[in-house]
Amino acid sequence: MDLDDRKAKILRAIIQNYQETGEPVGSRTISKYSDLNLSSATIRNEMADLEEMGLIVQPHTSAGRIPTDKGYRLYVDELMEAKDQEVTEMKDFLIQRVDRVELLLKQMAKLLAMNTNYATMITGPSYNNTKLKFIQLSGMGDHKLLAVIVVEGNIVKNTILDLDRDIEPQDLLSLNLLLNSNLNGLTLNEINLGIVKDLEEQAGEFGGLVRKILNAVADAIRNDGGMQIYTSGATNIFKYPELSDGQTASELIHTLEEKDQLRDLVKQSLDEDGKEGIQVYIGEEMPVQTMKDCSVVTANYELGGGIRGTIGIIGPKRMDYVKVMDTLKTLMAQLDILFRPVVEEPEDERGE
Amino acid sequence: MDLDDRKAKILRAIIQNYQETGEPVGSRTISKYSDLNLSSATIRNEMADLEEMGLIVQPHTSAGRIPTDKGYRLYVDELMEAKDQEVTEMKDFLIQRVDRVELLLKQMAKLLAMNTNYATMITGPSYNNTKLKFIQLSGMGDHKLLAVIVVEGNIVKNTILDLDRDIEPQDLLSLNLLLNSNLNGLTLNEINLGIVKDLEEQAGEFGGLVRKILNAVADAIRNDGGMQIYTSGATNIFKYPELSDGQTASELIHTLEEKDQLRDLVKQSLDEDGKEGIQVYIGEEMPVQTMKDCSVVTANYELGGGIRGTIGIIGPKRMDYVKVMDTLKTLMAQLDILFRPVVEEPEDERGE
DNA sequence: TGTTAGCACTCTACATAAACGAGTGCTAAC
DNA sequence: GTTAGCACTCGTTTATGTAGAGTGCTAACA
Repeated sequence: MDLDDRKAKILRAIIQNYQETGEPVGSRTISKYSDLNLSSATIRNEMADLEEMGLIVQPHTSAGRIPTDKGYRLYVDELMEAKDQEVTEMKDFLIQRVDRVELLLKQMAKLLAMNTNYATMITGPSYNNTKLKFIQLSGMGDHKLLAVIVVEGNIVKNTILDLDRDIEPQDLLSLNLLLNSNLNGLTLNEINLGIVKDLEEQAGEFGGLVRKILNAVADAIRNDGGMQIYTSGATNIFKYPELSDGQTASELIHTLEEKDQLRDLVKQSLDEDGKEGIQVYIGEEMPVQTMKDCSVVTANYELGGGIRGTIGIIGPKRMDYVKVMDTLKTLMAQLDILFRPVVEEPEDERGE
Repeated sequence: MDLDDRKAKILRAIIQNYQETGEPVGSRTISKYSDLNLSSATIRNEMADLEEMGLIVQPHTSAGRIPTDKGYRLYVDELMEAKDQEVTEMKDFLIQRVDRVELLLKQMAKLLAMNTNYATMITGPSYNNTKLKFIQLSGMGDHKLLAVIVVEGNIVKNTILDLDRDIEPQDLLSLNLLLNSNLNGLTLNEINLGIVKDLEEQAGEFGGLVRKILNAVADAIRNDGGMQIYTSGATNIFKYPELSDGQTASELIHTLEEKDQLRDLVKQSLDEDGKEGIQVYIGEEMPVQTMKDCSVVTANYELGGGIRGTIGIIGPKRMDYVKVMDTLKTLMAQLDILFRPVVEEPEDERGE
């Protein structure tokens, strides 16, 4: 059996209605509120077909129908139609260029959560493709060495190394010179084994130290070894009864709080990269078990200068995919406009 | 009517029993499980008195009694008895001295949440009383200046300043020297107007710049102007039915997520400073409306070198105050041991 | 005078049953 | 192919009854 135009319309009507009410939708409702001008009986026949095709189900015999994961999938892939809507003005927020990437991200997450009424997450940027601007080593006494690393976009990171002994100021000076003249302008990815080895040799007696420093630098830039994730609007899930019962809500919020599993999700999303950079996971498609009653829409953002990350919106399976995807697209576009003509003056971040 | 010994024992029994079960406790229960050897009828008479005194209430006519806020207050202030208990071993966690304060704090919050089964919060430290170790200025080109600030305890902060023009390397060098020779060893609080003015004069043509730098430094150290708060274990509240219904849970988690109101709470807690540095807020005593079904126990921690903050445990009003307060005390003591013998450079070694 | 046994009473929680209604599938007629 | 009609299903609501926990009060007891 194939999905003719009428069936598609009915499926779309069911999904949209269910989106608004959260209640199973019956044949009479569709008959009355759609522009198909068909009696409920006809709708019923079609619905039986749709059910046979696995696109909708009845929660129980005498109830209306709700979409299945497969139904949502079809809708997202082929049936969605852009509906006019007030493009939410985030510009005001973003325009006041926050000077810290971290803060900007948190604000974006919060803003999106308020705008959409869903939960949101956003990863801290990865700097793997960002160019090194300079490294500055300073002795701290006490056998400790402070390394401050500045990358493109004026992001500042720092790390402290424990050494066997203190280093003489003039040695420090030449080390600084050595590192900067060799690494300046390279991205983290480009600092490979070959270069490290090369530097080690040039450094002579400080070879081991150079290696140690570079490792620490790599660690620091890789954002403390683990991907940072910020979440916001977790409590929005209480707006959707199907997610509000103790068990589900607790698990869900725990997942959002712990963030470990979100990390897996983000990794997968980075691998797949859907159309227009937007990715949709529906229910059981989700790699995260505790979120199988949810859908997640993810997008990859770019702040210019190789600073990239992922942003995600988490809601019930009946989330308003059109609105969410539009909002994300708008946001991405605005980020692009704001950060594309990088006049080399944007964010800085202070390490801790 | 006054609270004689027997009434006190009964009240204590009621509170402890309610703590464990979460159910209103009846006269028969007390009669059987307490060491008073009284019949339920006698207990009933006493309970009627306790109710008249406003220490306990019946949720409804044919139910047992539960403590009121006033009852809890009396218990916390006078009736609590230390019960032997496994002092939870956090040492293992803490011993692996994380070198980033932020991470340490997050870990502590998480650990406490796991140990107590309540939600926790912890403020980032304030560095107002921490001594400056050194400041390092570096030109970044493009009219930008990077200031890296290191304070006692090897906390590193940094900030970027926008200037009218770039500064010559030798000027930078003398500025660095000027700042460090004058500010080294001072706390943020000690860097007052007088010193700033003094430095400004010494700096000659760079006077304005010095002022700008010092302001930025102060901002950076003050932790971005706002108190950082980390929370953990928010989902623990679902373990307590009285907090688990949609409305309450949602509000509570929202409060924990947003943190604004927690900030007020912390401020108040810093002002009051209860006995042994521990503060207890019960129900309606709470300055935060959304937490009026909860109790919060706060303590002020110190990591040595003037690094201070507040830690708090949020649970139902029937929380195990004894355990919570013990745990906090233990933690504080362990922090003390771990951070007290901070071996500073000799010159800094004047006890505070 | 303090304690206790006994009892009537209250109120919640739970179970059962009946009534309701939304929605269906099927059939027959258009 | 569409639709009206109808019997049927099943969850939701409402009413009713019952069991049990716990109380307050009274009267008897030590």
